[in-house]
Amino acid sequence: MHNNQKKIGSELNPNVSVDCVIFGFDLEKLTVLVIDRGEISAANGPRLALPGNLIYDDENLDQAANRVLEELTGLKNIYLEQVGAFGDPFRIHKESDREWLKSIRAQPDARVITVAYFSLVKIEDYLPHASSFAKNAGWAPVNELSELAFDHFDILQAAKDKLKQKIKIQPIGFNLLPEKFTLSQLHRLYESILDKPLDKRNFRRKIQKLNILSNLKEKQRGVPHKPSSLYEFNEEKYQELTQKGFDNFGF
Amino acid sequence: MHNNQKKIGSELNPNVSVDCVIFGFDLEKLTVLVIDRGEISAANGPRLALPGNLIYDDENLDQAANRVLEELTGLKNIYLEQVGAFGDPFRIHKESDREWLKSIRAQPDARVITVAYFSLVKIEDYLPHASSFAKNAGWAPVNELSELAFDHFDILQAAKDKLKQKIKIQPIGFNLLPEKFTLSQLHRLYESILDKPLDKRNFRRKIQKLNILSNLKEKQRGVPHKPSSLYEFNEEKYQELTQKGFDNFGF
DNA sequence: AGTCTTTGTGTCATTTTTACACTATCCAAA
DNA sequence: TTTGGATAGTGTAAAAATGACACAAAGACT
Repeated sequence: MHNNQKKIGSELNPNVSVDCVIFGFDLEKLTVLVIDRGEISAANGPRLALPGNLIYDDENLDQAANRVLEELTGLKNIYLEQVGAFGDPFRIHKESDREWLKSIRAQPDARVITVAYFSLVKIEDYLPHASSFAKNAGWAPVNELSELAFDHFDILQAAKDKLKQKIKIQPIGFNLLPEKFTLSQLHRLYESILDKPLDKRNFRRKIQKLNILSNLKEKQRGVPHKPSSLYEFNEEKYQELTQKGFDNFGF
Repeated sequence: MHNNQKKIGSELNPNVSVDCVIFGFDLEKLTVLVIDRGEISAANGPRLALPGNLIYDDENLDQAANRVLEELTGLKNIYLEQVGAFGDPFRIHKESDREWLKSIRAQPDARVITVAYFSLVKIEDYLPHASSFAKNAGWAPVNELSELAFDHFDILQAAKDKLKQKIKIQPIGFNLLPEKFTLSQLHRLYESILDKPLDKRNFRRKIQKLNILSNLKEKQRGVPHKPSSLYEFNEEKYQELTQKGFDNFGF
């Protein structure tokens, strides 16, 4: 599953990196996968950073982002979208960053442009403590982060904005939920991403009217309250909808 | 006005360029500023390309985009927004591109990442034939272009999409119009960008209800039909509106 | 049996959207 | 000076979407 092969014949480009904002949803709130850089630069900068790496000269940007994502999580074929390019000259020249930079094989004096991506992961598919990858990576609630290394906090903010905007237009939220989910979970997901409360009844009405969910003949089990029915996202129905020119969820 | 100084002590970064999609509006349709690369690669690739250049190591991406825009048009303080980063490995390795690449000082074998921007220019502010800059640049109707050099057609498409999306959220269209404009001109502008017809009466009602236009006590002169009244965009009123949480024009 | 927790549902008032056609005003040409 | 051509400017009615709001039902647990 995890590809650790060295790339024979290809070289790292010292000037271009990709950083990934990997979102998850723990059924309560939005989370993001961050890496603990350890004590190396604890004195001068935040320990937590977004996963990222330089790109190889023989891969395109999307490939590089997928590679970074796979190297960290072992996951392939994940929803991934570009946020944009970031980079001030000399932004990484601080002495305290040198060790960290070496660890990702960057040249401390090089000027680096970062292309940021965000991706949406079913949190159940990547449980860091149960994984062999990156022992120093973990899910952090998006709203509890107040700083990140380098310009990663700006990148996180941009990724949140892009996600917020995108979910008003395309039903990408399902990538954050289990295959089978309840309307309440979907409701909480939208509230988390849009960062505002949504009326329960109005939300359910709006979603159901779109007719892009399959109501499974199946209910939650073992919950200490009335069990909810489970739904699945129906790609075919959504395709029908878009072919009618639909491009706005009205949130 | 035009800054032709060489940048002393700074160097071009051979791996990162910016390309600008400079939109204009001729009161009929959306246009874009393209450069004719001449006969150099006429046999193998389209002559027309977007303006762009490599970045210097001591400027950030936004600065580079502003520089490219100013070098071409002489204009400063123009609306400018990043579209995203583009770049496949070896995308520019075709033999036929070498001369052109030399002319923008790129190394033909280098792998180049391009960061694309779009900007909105009042067409009256840049009339190529009346300008001392770039004799080989000119406005082309966006919908009449069917190909561009390199991956510039993809970039143009992405820029159009971004503009379309953005104008649904922010009143940036005014950057394409003269200070004083008519509602019909604004109407045609929105139709051009959204690429669909909008009912005249409904459009006018919607715009007027927003209350972000000042109705000047002034009318068109010399037109061979009933003269229209002129309007101005009112930044203060728009600020009030946004502070009420407004973030959607409903197109 | 009773308590706790979350699910699931309907209505009404208001606002927004859509579709649609005719008169007014100016210029120019006869 | 009359006429024709062109665009500006305006209202209404039906349909759809939105927003606000409260209580009974189902299961787990004690």
